[in-house]
Amino acid sequence: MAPSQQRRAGADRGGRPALTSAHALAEIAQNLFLEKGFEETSVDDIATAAGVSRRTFFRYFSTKADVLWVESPAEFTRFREELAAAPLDEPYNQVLCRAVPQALHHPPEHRTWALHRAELILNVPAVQEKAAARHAGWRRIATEFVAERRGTGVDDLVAIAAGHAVLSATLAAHEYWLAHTEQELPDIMTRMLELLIPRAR
Amino acid sequence: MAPSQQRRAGADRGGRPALTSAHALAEIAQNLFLEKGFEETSVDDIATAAGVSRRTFFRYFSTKADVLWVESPAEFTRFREELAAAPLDEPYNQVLCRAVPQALHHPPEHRTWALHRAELILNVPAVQEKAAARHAGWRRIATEFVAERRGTGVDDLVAIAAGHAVLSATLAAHEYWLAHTEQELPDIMTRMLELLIPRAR
DNA sequence: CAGGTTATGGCGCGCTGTGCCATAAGTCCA
DNA sequence: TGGACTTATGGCACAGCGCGCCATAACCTG
Repeated sequence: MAPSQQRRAGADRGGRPALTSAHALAEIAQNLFLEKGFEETSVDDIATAAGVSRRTFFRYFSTKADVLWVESPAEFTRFREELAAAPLDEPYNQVLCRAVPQALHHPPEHRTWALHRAELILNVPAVQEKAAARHAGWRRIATEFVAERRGTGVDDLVAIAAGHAVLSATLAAHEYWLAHTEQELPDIMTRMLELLIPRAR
Repeated sequence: MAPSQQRRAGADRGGRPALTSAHALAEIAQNLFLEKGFEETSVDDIATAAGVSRRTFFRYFSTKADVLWVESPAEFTRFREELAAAPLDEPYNQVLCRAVPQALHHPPEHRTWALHRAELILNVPAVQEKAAARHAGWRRIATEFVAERRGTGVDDLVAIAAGHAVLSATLAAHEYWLAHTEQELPDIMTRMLELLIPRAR
């Protein structure tokens, strides 16, 4: 089983201590990606650099590219929380415009790191492919939120549209950001969301 | 080199005739996907069923999943043509709402086939991943069109937003379609585009 | 028949991701 | 101190993908 998962679940009642962690592996891997490129870096390279075996790497991440999304679970949780905490009389599109940048907020010292990550995700085809799973996650949360607000199922046309709009806004924001790095991502994100999310009605 | 490419380029001045074609391979492959599932079908299975070698398959398609997008080049061409032919005084968002369904139009006898394809693309993760390349194509065409109409570069915020809006509308339309197969895709597509593409201003 | 052209087949290779099982390194309890 | 239990790791084998390389088959033209 995945070592990190076990840690959280069971109340740490012993067992062999882990030699590494998901975040440690992710940091090492991303540095290698910057040096040699994503496809030129093999899982063996990462594992060796981290001092563990290839097999162990795949216990922390089920895919080489997954190291780029270590923060996703936390972001998803924040997103859900923001949506759940929003007042019921606030229009859902406004809630989304607020919640997304808040969920994606990172401390300023992670800025260059986030830029590199965005560059990989937007420009390297092999990485772009692996983003599909996270994209589905973002869509799903937004769609479910809008469906609940509108009292419909997740097969509602507006709810589906909203889910796709949220996702496309975050992607568009990152794309614009890479071409205008002097601006700040949260600002861009807000503008994109207001442009792309259809108004509640 | 890819056999089909050669056919179009050089004015057929001899050489060994091809044993198969991209469309023939695609049809055989998709039938196998329906029978056994995408991941349960190996490229060897497809090649064997088509009477060619595995190596030959990869000369027609660079990826197993690519057989699902044989029609993409034609759709892209139609999309570009529709956009180029639009009157200059017609608002760009209106042009897009018209051009996308026209580009994606298929004869009615392809309906069930298109449904199966959509199901694979939306529900099978491995297929979803490979869709990234086509997605980039759709976005690029739309973004370039809007940038030209607005007299900006492709780094313009509105142009980028439009590209992502077009793509998300087509994806949302297919998702909704799978849940409401009694409706017609072009109608859904138009509704989604009108909902998701920001108005020109 | 020679020479050019195009498609195919086969072989090998590196890499990804997975299942299986043995083993190391801790904790807890008798 | 020694056992039982728990958890992480390492190694190995394997199927599959996608690619590079080269030999060969099949068709054309002179």
